[in-house]
Amino acid sequence: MSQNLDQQVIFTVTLPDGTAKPFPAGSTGMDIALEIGRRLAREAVAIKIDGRAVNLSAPVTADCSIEIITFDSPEGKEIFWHSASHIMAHAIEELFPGSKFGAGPAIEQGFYYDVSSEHRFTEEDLKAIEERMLQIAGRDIRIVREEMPRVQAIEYFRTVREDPYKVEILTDTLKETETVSLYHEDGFTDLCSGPHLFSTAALKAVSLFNISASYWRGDQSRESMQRIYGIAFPSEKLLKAHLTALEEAKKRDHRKLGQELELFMLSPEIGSGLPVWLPKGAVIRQELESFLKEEQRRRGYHPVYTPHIGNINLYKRSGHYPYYSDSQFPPLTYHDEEGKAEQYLLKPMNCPHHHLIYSSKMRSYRDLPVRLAEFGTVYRHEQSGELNGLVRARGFTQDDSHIYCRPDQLVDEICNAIDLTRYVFATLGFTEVETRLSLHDPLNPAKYGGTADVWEQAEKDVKEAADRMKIKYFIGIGEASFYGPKIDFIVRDALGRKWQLGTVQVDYVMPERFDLTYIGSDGQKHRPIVIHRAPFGSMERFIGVLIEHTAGNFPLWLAPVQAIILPIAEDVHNYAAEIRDAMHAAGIRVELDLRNEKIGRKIREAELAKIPFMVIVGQKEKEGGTVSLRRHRIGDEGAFSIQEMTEKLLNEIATKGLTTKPTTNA
RNA sequence: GCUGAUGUAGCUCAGUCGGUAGAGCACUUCCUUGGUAAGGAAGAGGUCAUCGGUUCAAGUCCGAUCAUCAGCUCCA
Repeated sequence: MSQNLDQQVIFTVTLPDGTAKPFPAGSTGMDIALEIGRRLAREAVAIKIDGRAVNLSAPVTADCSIEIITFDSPEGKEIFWHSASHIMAHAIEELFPGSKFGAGPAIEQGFYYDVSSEHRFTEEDLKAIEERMLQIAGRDIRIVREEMPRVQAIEYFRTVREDPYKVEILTDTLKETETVSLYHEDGFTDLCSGPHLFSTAALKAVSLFNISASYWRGDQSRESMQRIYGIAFPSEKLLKAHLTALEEAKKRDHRKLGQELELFMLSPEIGSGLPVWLPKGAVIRQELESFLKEEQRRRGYHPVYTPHIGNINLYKRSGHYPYYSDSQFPPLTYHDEEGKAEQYLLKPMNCPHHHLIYSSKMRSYRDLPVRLAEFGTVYRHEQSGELNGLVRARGFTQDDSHIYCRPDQLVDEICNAIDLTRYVFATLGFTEVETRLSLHDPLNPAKYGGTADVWEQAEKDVKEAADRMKIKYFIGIGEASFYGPKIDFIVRDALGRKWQLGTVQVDYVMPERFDLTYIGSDGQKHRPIVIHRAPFGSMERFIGVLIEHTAGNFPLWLAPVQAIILPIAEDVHNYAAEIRDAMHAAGIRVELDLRNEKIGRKIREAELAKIPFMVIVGQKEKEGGTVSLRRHRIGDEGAFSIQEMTEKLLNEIATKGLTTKPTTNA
């Protein structure tokens, strides 16, 4: 314990459980952790003093409440991984002298560091870097914080470290900061606000798993750097667990399951990013569409259909054209006999078509809201590197709707759209949905249409609706659409990557551009407001994420094959066919396995195909007029009469497997 | 689009130093008629992504193109 014999000032340190302990002035986080327990000191990553995370080497300077941060907490992981990124840079510098370092933060699953080097890093290099990192950890180097005036730090990085990137950060990003902090670990020093680990020794296991390109400061016009990704743990065991979890996640990948379960396919002969639905996948999509169509009918939507192409002028009028020009398929140009050219665009969005439907006739204030809905297929030429199975495609179908309403109806209508979206998510079992309030970026006005007033109003409306619906949201600046703010519903895939699914958007801009009107009670023309909304977002992406969410074990109502009849031997084939006919007649998607195989094999294959119910019949069942029912992943459920079994399945289909109906305001 | 990796039978993958193509599963036929996660045998199946180059000789080496994967940038 650090002591100052001259003046034994004692501070009271309060622990998270409420106990207060005296510590002499100058005691560090490490001293306190050691006092509480050896094990805690060993696992400690940093210390929180009065809510602020600092280094374990920081001394206590007043009465305070503290909390020891360990790797178990999200904060602890962040600090741990951030330190690991420094150790990686340290290792790279030792192995590849002359490397310069850009940014090296902790991320959700590990860390990365952007490195500029003459050397092209390979996977073999990663192994060498991993080894060197563990070696540096073995050296048990104290990680020391040093504060210095910014000007001095600039000089330091210019002359001692010769790192232009850190100099740029210091002269640019940190120009308002007077004093900055440096972290030293032996020969290596980085500019960093910290906090960091007490010593490199805490790092016990590391895995570097990826190298990719990134631009310095994410700016395509700046130099390209090599970004090295890794993850590190305070024990080998934790790393193993992490790698196992990754393996498991890969098994859920919708592209893998989509192929194994014959749901969809992609073919270069059709075109990249253009998924094709196979019969089994089409069943899922159709069931979901029916489900939403039914719900929309109940909520006063009107279905419409619009063509897959439209005159280019339509999109110029809507204002979509310039904003989407990067991601459009080139226009189709048609020359008539006089050589006059007309240009058509593959529909990149449905909105303009719906707006024309709205304005096809006079609308009274009494008619509003008008809700036009369509499963509209759109085409966007996304960058090749962006394509990803069903979740990022070039042709996809939005469950689109445009709601035209009066200002006094707007917030109610947003709420209704939110409610529908939530209902859809709850029914499909998505409980962990993040909601983002996507607002415009005032610093980048070129990205948006409409006036400042209109944006202020629209963002106020969206917030009001979100608050009224008691949504827990986070704010995404710059995430708005060009025509308005939106509420986005985001779900993660098996690998933890985020995908935006449902969306509700407010739009004051399109009504102006399309001169949309309704006649108010005063007999005058008024401007309606448009809500764009899509609960699924796109059928492709939604089903892609659903495949990963369920690992291909779809609820009965969505299962492409709901039951398979497995006769034990040929003498019951007729009986099995009778059951198949009865189930067919009841509307159950059933198959019959008449192959000359043993029952064990038939069951195995049905299990692998993730078919929810196996209906097993042999002599015993034929005599009793029963079936033996086996449930996927669960096992034998016993004997049922044919009627009982059919009703059991029909009931589960009707309730969508939910014991309680999701709540809704509608 | 950028950086890197990958592309061999329907699927999953071997293929050494450059010497002319291999397994398992699936498929077809035959045997087997069985009780809750793989019965047996035989057969068929390939322009080694495509195009070009080096070489006596290319699945293997080189280049380009296409596609896929990871990440970056961008979006439902």
